[in-house]
Amino acid sequence: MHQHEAEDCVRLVPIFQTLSDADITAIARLVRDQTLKAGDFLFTEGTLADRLYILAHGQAKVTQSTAAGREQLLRVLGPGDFDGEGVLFTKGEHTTTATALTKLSVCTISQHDFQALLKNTPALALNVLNALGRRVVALEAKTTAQAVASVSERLANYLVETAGAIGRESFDLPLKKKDLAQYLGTTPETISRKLASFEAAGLIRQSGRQHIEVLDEDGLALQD
Amino acid sequence: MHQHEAEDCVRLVPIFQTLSDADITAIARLVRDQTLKAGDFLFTEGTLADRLYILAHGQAKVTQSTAAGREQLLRVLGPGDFDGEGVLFTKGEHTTTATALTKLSVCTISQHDFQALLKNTPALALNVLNALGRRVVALEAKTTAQAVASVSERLANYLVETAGAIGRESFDLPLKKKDLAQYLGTTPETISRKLASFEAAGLIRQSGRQHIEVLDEDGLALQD
DNA sequence: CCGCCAACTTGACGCAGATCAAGTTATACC
DNA sequence: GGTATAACTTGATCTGCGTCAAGTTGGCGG
Repeated sequence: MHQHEAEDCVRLVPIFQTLSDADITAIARLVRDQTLKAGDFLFTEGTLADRLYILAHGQAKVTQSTAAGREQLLRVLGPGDFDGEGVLFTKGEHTTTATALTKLSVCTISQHDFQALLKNTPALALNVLNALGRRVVALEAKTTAQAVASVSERLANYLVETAGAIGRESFDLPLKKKDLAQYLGTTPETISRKLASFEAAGLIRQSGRQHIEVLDEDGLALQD
Repeated sequence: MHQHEAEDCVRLVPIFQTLSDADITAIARLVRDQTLKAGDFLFTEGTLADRLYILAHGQAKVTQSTAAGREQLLRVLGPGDFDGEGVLFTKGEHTTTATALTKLSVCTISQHDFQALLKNTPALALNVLNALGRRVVALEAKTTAQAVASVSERLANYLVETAGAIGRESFDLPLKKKDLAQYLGTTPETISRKLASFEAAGLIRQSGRQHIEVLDEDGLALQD
């Protein structure tokens, strides 16, 4: 059972996907897996980063906070996503905190084992390089958007992207408004107001707590 | 001469530094180098990313702009820094623009050659992984600061960090105020005002166009 | 060493969005 | 299925900082 979980984990993750069955089985043996409930921490800022975390099922958020105590949500992890690149440097601390948003299962590999894997499996190193490259590009885009776009723009853009990612114009927000606010670098109050004004403008329809229907994608795209 | 430039380049760069002399000489042969003057572009957003850029001498800025035309300065490249990770993915476009801030020399390697190098030199892949990991951590911090800290905080923090990096409390800003404003996600006017108020508060002293002396690092650290 | 011009400074003003406060749901749990 | 409570909404107010405009200054090219 545990072994199954571990293999699931390994097969699920893009960075391992192109590897041979033999490799995958070998990796699965190095993997430790655990289950967490919503609100639990996968890891916290300032603690020793000595394992790589791979999400098998569920969702988690990765946040960072300033001295002042305010928090920024950097990204949301879904099945197959991984984090903990502190592991790639020789010894370091987590600079972020990861919190379970739902009941979830994660697989972890120790720094030592992962480094050995990288050395012995050149294809894996290339896959990780790719994944990190994408992370850099995504983060650069996020930084730029944060700095130069208004909240309306960021929110509208988020809705369009999310609809696109899910593949339907009618969907449930994957995040509570409080988390969404942290993600977009604003407050829940402002999110509420902006969504209300989008609805008033006929761009979207809201129902229930989390349900959104995008009515006019083009209109959203040109929100100031 | 050119060969010398190329070897300089290769030896200068952290990602190549742990490699053998034989490797370095081999790599130097794959490298093309060129000289640019201030204001020239190394590469621009939207063009095909098919080379890796390594800065040998001088400085360059990496920026990204939105549809609205506003620009964000993401980072400043110094000697030994590299960019162009689009190269790591199979074919893609630059998502950023790099502009020379001074007269500078860069070395470049083609995507094809670099991918081959990565495959044949496992140690290199690990070095690149390390460098990218650091980039991710730095970007995450920048994103958080941008979203959560006031301009005063960001500017004060920048001054302290810069003084630290240079190793003296009295130094020249490495950036024009306009560029600094783009880097910190604000405007030159606001920079001017904040610096004036820091000076009035006895935290710093300004002289000439670019010269700053940090008088009270602790005071700066607790700017709201 | 002088004068020109980009880089910067200073002022006045407006507004997006944060904050504080007081309701109003929805949903999860008994 | 009712009810407790966290999640959200709506309103009123305040403020940091962007914008536009009009000087001022430093430093470099001649």
